[in-house]
Parts: sequence; structure tokens; C-alpha cells
Amino acid sequence: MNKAGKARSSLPLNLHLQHLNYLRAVDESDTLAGAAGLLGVSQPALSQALDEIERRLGLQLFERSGRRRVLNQDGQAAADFAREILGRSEAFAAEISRRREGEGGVLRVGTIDAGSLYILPEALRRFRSVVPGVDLRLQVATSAELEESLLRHDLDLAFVIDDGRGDSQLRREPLVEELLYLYGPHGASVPRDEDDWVLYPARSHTREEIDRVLAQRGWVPRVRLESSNPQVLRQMVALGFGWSVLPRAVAEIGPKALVPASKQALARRQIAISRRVSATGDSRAEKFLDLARAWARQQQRL
Amino acid sequence: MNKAGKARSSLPLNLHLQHLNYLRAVDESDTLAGAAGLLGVSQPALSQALDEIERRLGLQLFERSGRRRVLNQDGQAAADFAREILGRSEAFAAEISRRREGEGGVLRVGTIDAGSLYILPEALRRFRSVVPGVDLRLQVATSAELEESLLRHDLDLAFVIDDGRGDSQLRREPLVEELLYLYGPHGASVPRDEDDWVLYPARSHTREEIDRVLAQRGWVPRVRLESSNPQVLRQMVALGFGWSVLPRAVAEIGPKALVPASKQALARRQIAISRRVSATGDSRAEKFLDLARAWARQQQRL
DNA sequence: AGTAATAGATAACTAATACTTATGTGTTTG
DNA sequence: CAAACACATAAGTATTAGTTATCTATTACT
Repeated sequence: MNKAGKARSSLPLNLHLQHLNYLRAVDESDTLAGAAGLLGVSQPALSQALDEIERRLGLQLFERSGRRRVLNQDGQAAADFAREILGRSEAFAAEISRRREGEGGVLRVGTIDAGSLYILPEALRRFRSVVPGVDLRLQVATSAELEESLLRHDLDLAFVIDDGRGDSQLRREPLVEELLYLYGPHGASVPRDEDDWVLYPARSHTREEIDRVLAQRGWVPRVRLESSNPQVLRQMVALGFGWSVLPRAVAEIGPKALVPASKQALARRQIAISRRVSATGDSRAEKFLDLARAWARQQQRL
Repeated sequence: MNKAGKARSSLPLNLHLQHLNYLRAVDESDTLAGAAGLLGVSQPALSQALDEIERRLGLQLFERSGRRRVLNQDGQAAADFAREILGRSEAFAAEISRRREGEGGVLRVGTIDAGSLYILPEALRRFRSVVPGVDLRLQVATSAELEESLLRHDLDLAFVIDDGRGDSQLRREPLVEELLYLYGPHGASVPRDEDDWVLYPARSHTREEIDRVLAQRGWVPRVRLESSNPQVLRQMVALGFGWSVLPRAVAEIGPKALVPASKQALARRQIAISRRVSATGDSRAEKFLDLARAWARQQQRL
């Protein structure tokens, strides 16, 4: 029992949707037993339920004609109401099952630009065709910015570089490991001290990793241009502007393909999916991730 | 368990309207305990119910942010649905309570023409003003015709002459006893054998009653005109056309009031309300009857 | 009219459900 | 780092929604 305050958000009708379904079935059938059959319940269950509905509404809904029960005008009104509500409920149930499959609604995906350039396009394309109802929104930024957006609930998931030290509110799931190769101007194979470099921006994780590896080899790169856009870097190398360290997928595809200075990868970076720990159960996100993982497995095999 | 056939009239959503109310309250409050307070239930009740709703929809509706529960986009959609259904339900609940008071809907009343001429007008007028929402429909016919209409469900109730031998499907409730007086042309006080009569139609109950009473006195009326409209009969008497037997309320009211041949009533007839035995619980009819009975009591007192 | 079939009500019981209170446990806050 | 908070979990109870079996009034049939 509720001892304290009165409820302020009160229930307009104390009914189960099943009750409405009973009313509808009774209206569409001319005997109780028939209606009970349609509903898949026993005749007494229906009989009792109808009494209960009348009791709860405080309104007589039937006229007894002999032993027969027929809806009176109030009963008809109730049945009409039931039909309306159930119709709306059916529509919502359909929406539910679409949502269960990850359709409908909004999915906000963030990615570093490598993602939008060459990692994600296929996964994105497939998502659009497999799960058409989703309003897909894309944000391209640095890993750090993306993860801030995630924390602000401005994104549902993001493709980032995993530097191993993420926020505790976020969970990163490794997706693909990207190998970075050394590319020199005009196919040169060893950089000289006086050569220039075009590299990812300072403070980016990828750049730090590259600097580390170059330092191991005793190289201190003189950087002529920084860009987070790997295609810009590739173009500079192709024009003989200097050396760079790039993913193969950027450097060696399309016209003016570069030739790596060594078949050996110089560095590597881990691309991961980052999400809020709390953001589970969004079926759009799950669906998208399924596709992205499938895509990643396929990439690894190549 | 339901062993036999599959249910064909299936429930779209296995939810109680209370569940929708919970969703709405949660959406409008920022803590579960707060929402539970609004709802007048305990916090665990709400917590469990929300789990149950998610289970039944097969869809996660919340994102856990710390220990906090917040609606995710599917949850928002569900809350919106809940609000819509509850809104509609509130409207219906209001309609219900109007219907409980006998408002709204249709009431089909039948009456013999004495009813529409001088018995009912006041009750009708009051019904219209007390219970304004009802679509009131009136049918004027003979008692026999009215009772046929009742049996065909074409009327909800009727004012008839009670001849004591009604249909078993109908119940008559005596309302007022109407006294019939003898009226002669030009204030004559005793009819002569050669005088003419203007009377209710043969085979009508009132006419049979009048014939019976006149026969007792040895009078065999020569009938010059028959009408079921008492005002027509009155007019004929006033014009000196012949004798008649009429209710006082018809004969002695208005211009050209007649004077009864005797202060003693010559005959009487019982006006009754007739309804289907099965037609109980129509609150419009009940309300109307209340007014009619009140009117009748008041008439008797005069 | 008498009888069988039908429609629904009633009884008695059971399973599921919707609550309750008491208590536990991560999270946030000052 | 303790207190306050927000919610979960546990355990028990009352109510509800269902079941089968049986009964009775009404209708249909011959």
C-alpha cells in the first residue's frame, strides 16, 4: 500500500493491452467462445476478463440478450477505442522489431580521416544498403577530438588510433593494424641527412610513433610539411618534396603509385573502435560494428 | 498452456498501460526514485518494471551512465509512444466518465402521441438541459408498434399504454395513471342515444377500455370520427360534433377548454415505460427514466 | 411439448506478476 | 575519504490472469 503522498502521475485506465485485445475480439466475433478461440484463451478466461473490464471502467459494456452477451453502445465505443490503440500498438511493435534489427533512428559515427579516406568507405556503403532506415551521420576529426565527442554523447562510436592510454569511460576494441611504410622521392631507398620530410602533425599519435622509430635508426627528420591528410602527404612525396611514412593503402593505390623504400614496414598503428562503456545495446551501433569487424577480418586476410 | 490452434488475434505488445505510464514518468523525471515518487510506487518496483518492459520488447531502452539509467534513442521512442497512448487513454477515460453520467451517445425514445403532446415535453426538455451531450431521437407511434421497435432494438425505451399483457422480453413499469373524462358538445351532461361520438381508433387499447365502460352504462356509441390524436378529438367536441372521452390535460387546457359532463372520471388508462428486459445499464436511459419518474411523481401530486 | 445442443457462468485451483520492505553496492560529491 | 545518492538485488506476499471441470439458462430440433 502507498502510505505517503498521493500519486501525481496517475494511470488513466487501469487496463492491460490484452484487455483491449479481448474487447476487439469480442466485437469481431459473435460468440464469446468464438472470440476466446481467436484469442487462444479459454472461454471462462474471456468471460471473467470482460467482467473485470466492466468493473474497472465502472461502466456496463454489454446487454444480455438471453444468455448471450452483446456490446451495447458504450461497449461499442470501448471496442472502437481498443481497435485504435491496438492499431497504434501494432505500428509501434513493427517499429520495435525494425529497431531490434538496427534499423531506423540515428547513428553518429566518428572517424579519423584515414577512416573516411580508405578504411571505412566499404563498411559505410554496406551499412547503408543493409540497414537502410538509419540516419547515418559522420564526423571526421582527430582521435582525441572524437573521443571527447564520445564522452559528450555527441557520437555513438568512433574509429580512432589506439595509443594504449584511453579514458576509463571509453572502451577501445582493436580493429585493424595498419602497417606504415617508408616512401622516398623518386624511388630513393635510403634517406640522407639533408633530405626533407612530410609527415603527420606533431602531437598526433601516428607522428609520435614515426618519430620514435626514426630516432631508433638515428634519423632526425627535418619536417617541411605537416598534414593529417595522408593523401596530401603522398602527393608531396610523389612531387619529390621529401620522405614520408604512410599506409600502403594510401601510397600505392591509384595513379602515381609510390614505391616503398623497403618491403619491410617501418611502423605500425592500431586502428580501434572506441565507444562509451555505457553505450551497449544500441542495435544500430551493433549492426554497424558487425559490418566493420567483418570488413576488418577480410582486410587482414589480404 | 494453449494446446490446440495458434492464436489468430494476437496481442501486438504484451504490456500493461501501467508500463507505459512508467516509461512516461521516467522520461519526465531525472531519477528513478523521483519517477517512482510521482507514480506512487516504490523505487524497486519501478526498477524491476523497467527491466521487465525491456525484456518484453526485446529491446534495450536505457544506457547506464555510471549507476544512472538514461533513456537511449529507442527508449525515447518508446516513451513518445507511451505518451501518445496515454494521451488517447486520458481522452477515453474522460469519455467513460461522461458516459457513466449518461452523457454522450444516443438515446432513442418512443412514445404514444399523448406522450409527445402533453406527458413528456417537460421531461424531454429537462433531459436535454441536464444531459446535453446525448443525441436524443424520438419516435411517435402506437403502443404495439413501439414495442415491436423495442424488440427490434430500434428503440431504447418507450412510453406505452399498459394493457396488462406484454411481451415476455419486455418489462413495463407503471408511470402515471391517466384519468379519462366524458365531454359532450356544448356542455351537455348526458349523452342521448342519437348523439354521435368521436373516439380513439378501434382496436387501440384506450378505445377498448372506453367501449367497455360505455357498454356497462348501456351506451353503444355511434362513432362519427376516429383519431389517435386526442387534440383532434377535443377539437371535434368543441365544434359540437359529438361526445368523447379524453384526458383532462388535453380537454381542459388552452383556448376553448371543454367542461366535463361529470366530475367523476369515466375511465382510466395506465401509462407505462416499456423496455427490453435485457436493456439494463444504459446510463442515458437510466438518467432519462429518473427524470421521467420524477416528473410522474410530481404530476400525481397535482 | 420434450430433448439435445449451445452459450455462457461459476467454482476451485494454479501460475505468473506486480508489488512490498530490507539491504547491498557502485558513483558522485563536498 | 566519508557521506549522500542512485539504483540493484533479495525475499516474501497479495493480486491477477489464467486453467479445467461443471453447471444452468436459452435456443433449436423433431
